[in-house]
Parts: sequence; structure tokens; C-alpha cells
Amino acid sequence: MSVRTRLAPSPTGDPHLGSAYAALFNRAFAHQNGGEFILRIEDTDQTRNRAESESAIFDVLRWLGLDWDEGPDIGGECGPYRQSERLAIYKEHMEQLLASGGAFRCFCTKERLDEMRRQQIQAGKTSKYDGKCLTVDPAEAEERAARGEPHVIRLRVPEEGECRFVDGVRGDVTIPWSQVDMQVLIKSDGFPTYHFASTVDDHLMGITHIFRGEEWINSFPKHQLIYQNFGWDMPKHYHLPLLRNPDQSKMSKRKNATSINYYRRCGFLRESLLNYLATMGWSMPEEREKFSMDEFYADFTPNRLSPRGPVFDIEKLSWLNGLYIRELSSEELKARVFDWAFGGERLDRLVSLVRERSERFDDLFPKVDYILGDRVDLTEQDFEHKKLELSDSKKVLEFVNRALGEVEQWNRDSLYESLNQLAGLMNVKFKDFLFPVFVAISGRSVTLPLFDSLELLERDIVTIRIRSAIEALGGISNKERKRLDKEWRTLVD
RNA sequence: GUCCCCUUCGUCUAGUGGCCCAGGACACUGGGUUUUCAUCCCAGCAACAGGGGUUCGACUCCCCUAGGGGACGCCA
Repeated sequence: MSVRTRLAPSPTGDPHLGSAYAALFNRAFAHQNGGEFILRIEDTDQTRNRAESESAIFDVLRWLGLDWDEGPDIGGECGPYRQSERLAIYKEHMEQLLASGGAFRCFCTKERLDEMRRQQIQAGKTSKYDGKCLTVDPAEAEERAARGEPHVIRLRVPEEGECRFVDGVRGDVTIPWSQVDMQVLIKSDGFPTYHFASTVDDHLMGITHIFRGEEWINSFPKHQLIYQNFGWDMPKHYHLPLLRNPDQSKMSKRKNATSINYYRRCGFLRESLLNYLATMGWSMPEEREKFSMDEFYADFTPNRLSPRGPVFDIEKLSWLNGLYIRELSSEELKARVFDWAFGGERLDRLVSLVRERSERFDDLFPKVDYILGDRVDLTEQDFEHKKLELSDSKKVLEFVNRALGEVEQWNRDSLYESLNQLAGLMNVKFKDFLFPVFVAISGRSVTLPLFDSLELLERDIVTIRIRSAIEALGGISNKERKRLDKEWRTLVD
């Protein structure tokens, strides 16, 4: 049997570094064993899917060179590779599971569940479904379901004993069944949850090994139960450590740049990003720190995976990146810098923006400095303004970041629309409103047109620059954040 | 709170019972090369969380404590 691995991201936002991290090990393991690496899109949450996200995932994984052997865009023998297109498959399997008693219909209301959880936590117990609907007679449940009564389908979990399993990274792990929730497998909208869909798909797609984040380790018993109910062999699991922020917490948007595209737009090379990621929680036999993907694929072994969560250190990544830059031939470096700065439509866009504002060639370049390079560090003085207090500017920036987070199509016009609307809601004259944004983005108040700049800079760089500007203005305390949250809600409702 | 996982320099890590009064790398500090800067070279700083066992011998094995992280959703 051939080794098959997969990456199963959900298209709910900017492709995360953690996805690249998992992809790296999955792909390496499959390919060094002559197997296949599969990309599957986990789009079972109808409320969170974002249209642009799927293509962003394709784009960024291809940029990294982590391409796949089967996937939604290229097909394969186990398609379709988008879960929203596999609903009939899940339905059929669920009928089987229901018939065997491995799952049951649950008609409990959200209110009852909320109250139940509240009480459990208060009583110091693990919060989980209490099994009320387990007592509903299956025939009656079928009847109620047939009449269209809203309900979900849950996994039946043993009440006693423990689930033992082997994690390829940590060894034996034991979790008492009493801690495992009767997970919802089919939601009331008829869509499966991750737990059900991905287990069924992993089996049907012949997945043999799974490298995934440690955050899944507690879900393992549920998945195991599903495999057992169907009588399927289970893939071997390796739970990778979670990438961390400098304060050791799970790497998050709030404290770090987590989007792959951010690193790409900052001008990191794919070679160094991948190389660096491969040294997180894994090491080369001779402790070599700089190595190519070919070398990695040759030497990778799960034995050298460590369970300890590594802090993602952008300083060390930068050092590595410098090594790679110096190693490139002049020709190659030239081509890659050019592509990074001016690839696609970027050169045309920049030229058209700059020509109207220039009289000599030598004032062309200073105008685009903040687009092609990082902007200068900011201080409070940079935000002195005759109409806006520093605290006003800070609030504007915070709200701008929130508004921008909701913009789906990252282009000049929708960005304009979003911020223009926000200025109206905040009752600040647009020109004044824009001032702190100009400064945050470019480091000065007079620049190329703002919305073109935002578009060219792309989402991740913009978000980070605004955040760092907020820091320059003293940052936001927890108390302040609470107040702003409230104000934001009244604003957008 | 409950359960699970983790614990070597600030950070990434080597180390699978004696080779370790713990090695490498980033960062930092000092020095050298260089018209400046960077690169490069050399040197320095700096860690086995604590306590019990097991053993002739523990960074390595076991237990406890402490600390950190994760999970506890009709999100993945």
C-alpha cells in the first residue's frame, strides 16, 4: 500500500504558517516514501467560508513549492476534494453509523446545552453533552427527524474506560472516555462537522499517515471511535508541536504575523521560510541548520520530531534568509527581486501612480519607498494633528483594522468604500480620519493615493503596520479594548 | 475548573545511562579584516525547573511538585 498524506485546510482566512508547517512534513513523508500528498479543502462551515481563501491557499502553497498530487483544482482518483461536494458520501456513511448505533439524533436546544455546560463548569466537571437524547427511542427519533424536527447527530461515546493510542511523536497517550464529548457529527444544517467529514475522507482517500497540530490530540478518541465503528484501519498519527508566540502561547494573529503571505510580501525567500520551518520541532541528524528541501526530503524521519512547542523567531529566520540571498547568483537575485517588487501588474500600477507626481527621475523612488520597503519607525509626534487627539487617532486605527478585517475583496474600491463608511459611522471628516492611516502605512502624511497603496501592500502588511502604529501610540490596554469592543458593536449594528 | 501534552542557554536545538563540571546556531558583548556599513573570522556571555527514587553511575529511566501550553463549540 502506498503512503498517502494530506493537508486539510479550511478556507476561512489567510493561509496560516501552521498550514505550511504541517504541509511540509506531510509532503516530505509521502514523497520520500514514493507516495502521494493530497490537498483537501475542509469547507463544511457554511458561515465561515471565504470566497477568496481557497485560491489564496493554492497560491501560497504553490509559491512555497508545496504542491500536491491530488486536489480540488487538479482532481485525482478520490475526488471530489472539496468537502462541500461530498455531502452525499457523508449522508450515506451516517446512515450506516446510525443503524449500527454508533451515532444518535439529538434534539436538544441551544439554550438547554448552554445551561448544561454552565452548570457543569460551575460544578468543576468537564463540560460535555449529558446524553439526554440517548434515551430517545431510535424509531421515534427517525420519525421526528422525518417530520422535519431540527436536530443534530452525535457520536456515541463509551462512558467508562479509557482510550489508549500511540502518537508518533509522543508515544503512548491515554485519555479517559469520561472526558470525551459526544461530538456533533452532523449539524442541523445537514453539513458534517470536521470530525466526521475528515475521518470519512481520510479513509476513503486512503490516507495512511497524518501529521497534524497538537491541538487535535484531544479529538483523537472521537476519530478513533468513528474508524472502529466502520471497522476501518486507522492512519498513523503524528501530532506536531504548536508554533508559539514569543510568550509561548499558541502562535496567533494578535501577537504575531501568522499569515504566510506576510512573510512572502516582506521579501523572505521560500527556501529560507521552508528551511526555517523544518527546524521547528525537528532537527537534521548532524544538526545542520541550513539545508535544501531535497536534503530535507532525503533525511526527514519522524523519529527526530520533538513534542516541544517552538517559539517562532523572526530574527533567526531573517539570518537564514540573508544566507540564502547571498548564495543566489546575481542573475537569479535580480530576477527574484524584480518579480517580488514588480511582478504581475505591480510595475504598471506603480509607474502610473508615480508619473503624475514626478518631475525628475530622482523623485520617483522616494515616493514608493514605503511600498517597496518597510516604513520608518513611528513615534507619537508623527501623529500630531490639529483636529485629532492622539487617542482619536489610536481609535481610528484600531477601528480601521477591524473594518479592514471584514473586507473580502482586497482592492482599491472596496477598501475605499469600507473606510469611507467607517468614517461616516464614527462621524469624523474623511480627510481627518485618513490622516493617521496615512502615517501608519507610509510613515508620513503625504504619499501616493492611500487606497492604491493599501491594495499594493496587501492585507497582511497593512494590518501589521497599523498594529505597530497603534503600539507607537501607546498600545491598547485590556480595559481600553473592552471599551472599544463595546463602542465598535454599537457602531456596526 | 476538568482532562491531555510539554519542561537543556533569552530563542531554535544536539544529547536515547558513563564520551557532558553539557555541544552547535540565532541574539547579545568584545576583538580582527574592511574607506563606512554589511559580510566574513576569532573570542566571550549563557541552560539540564525543583525534590525524591532506580543505578556503580543520571540531562538521559520512574514518581511527585512547580511552571508552561493545548482541548473542553452545530469552528476547524
